[in-house]
Amino acid sequence: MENAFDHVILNSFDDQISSVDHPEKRVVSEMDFFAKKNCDKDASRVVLEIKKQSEFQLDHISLDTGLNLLTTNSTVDNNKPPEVANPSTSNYNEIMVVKTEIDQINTENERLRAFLNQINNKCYSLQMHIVSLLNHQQHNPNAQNKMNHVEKEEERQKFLIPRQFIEAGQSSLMDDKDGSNIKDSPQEISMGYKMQKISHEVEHHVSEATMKKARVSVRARSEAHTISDGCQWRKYGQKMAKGNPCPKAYYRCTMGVGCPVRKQVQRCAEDQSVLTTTYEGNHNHPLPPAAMSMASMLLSGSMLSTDDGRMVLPANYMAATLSASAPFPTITLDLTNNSTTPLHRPQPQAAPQLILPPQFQFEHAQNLMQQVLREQFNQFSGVDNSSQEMVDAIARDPHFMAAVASSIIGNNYSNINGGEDKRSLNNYGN
DNA sequence: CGCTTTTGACCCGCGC
DNA sequence: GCGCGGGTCAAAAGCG
Repeated sequence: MENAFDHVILNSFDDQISSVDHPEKRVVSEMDFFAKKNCDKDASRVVLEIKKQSEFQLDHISLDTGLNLLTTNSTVDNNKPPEVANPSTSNYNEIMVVKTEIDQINTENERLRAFLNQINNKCYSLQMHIVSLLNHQQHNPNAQNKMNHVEKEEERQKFLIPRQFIEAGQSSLMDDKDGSNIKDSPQEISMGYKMQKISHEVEHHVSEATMKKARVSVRARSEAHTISDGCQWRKYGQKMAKGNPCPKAYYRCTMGVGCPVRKQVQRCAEDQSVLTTTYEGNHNHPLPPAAMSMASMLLSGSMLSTDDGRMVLPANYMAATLSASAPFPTITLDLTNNSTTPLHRPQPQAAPQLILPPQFQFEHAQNLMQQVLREQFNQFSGVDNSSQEMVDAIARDPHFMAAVASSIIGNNYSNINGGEDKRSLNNYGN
């Protein structure tokens, strides 16, 4: 598996090296998410470039040095630093510095992997804890009746959100096709297998219908018909919805044979520049890098691209509203920067919804995530300050949050280089 | 020719 | 039971 950390770090290396060699050529202002790079190739290319440049510089240096040594009349000032006397030495030093940095970051990368593995284990414990709590609730209905409706919903959400985090962590570590992300010991592999097995068991304990029907709704300003999310979709229907002059379009994912994911796209009746896209279901195939990037951007509040190639700026404002209304709990991400436009409320006729307070915005989702990670550590083991900092760093990482988003958008996002353009073999995939 | 889009028909759940 | 509305199907048309 190529994890998000690798992707970031490798691209950063590429940028660093390019800017070292050609500082005028490339200004690194943002991550190029949609560039179709193969990360493994990138890594190899970076290493090869360094190697090539180092060898070239070394040859060059040794040649010069030889000439200097043989020149008896040479007036080389031995007190001068070599990099002043020879500019190529300066380049060589820079390359060596970059190389050292790469080594350091690689080490750090390995450490993070190991730490993620630890978190994975903690998640397993948490899952078991959730299962036991759920069982406890089932066997103690009286205790549950004491809670009012809102409290019940809040309680349910407490389970729902961590579970999505758990799933993200689980799959990002375990859906590793080639096992390249973690150098698993046999014990770790065994543990991973057990966790995967138990994860499936948990699926049966947690309300199946609720999870399958979980939806993610994204509101963004766009003049295009649909926002480009990296997946391939086939339109299978269009209907005029009541109370909205704009038709609602229905799309089905065509990236995998029989992929159950569907999306609905509709313009907002109040503000037709706002496009509401609602995703439902889990992908049964690896997501392409662009879809991963989309997931990342959704949670990092970055840009969205429309299908006409333009970019939409959702501004820095981003509100996440979590509706727990049965039977379709929906997370609505509002990227419109328009507080006057009412959020789209799915299933308006459904039971009273749990609308989280306005302060439940993206950063609070991150805080929640940090809290979940901390609680795991505090509950199941001691945690020192350095680990605590690392927990915070991970929870703040937009790419880790991308993994969380992918747990909503798709199950298997581990193969970041996957997602070959497979056209559906039949028209309807049913 | 194969895939996508269009669009009317059909299905199904819900409220009355 | 009936009507309504949301969602899906599938034949036909469109498109590259």
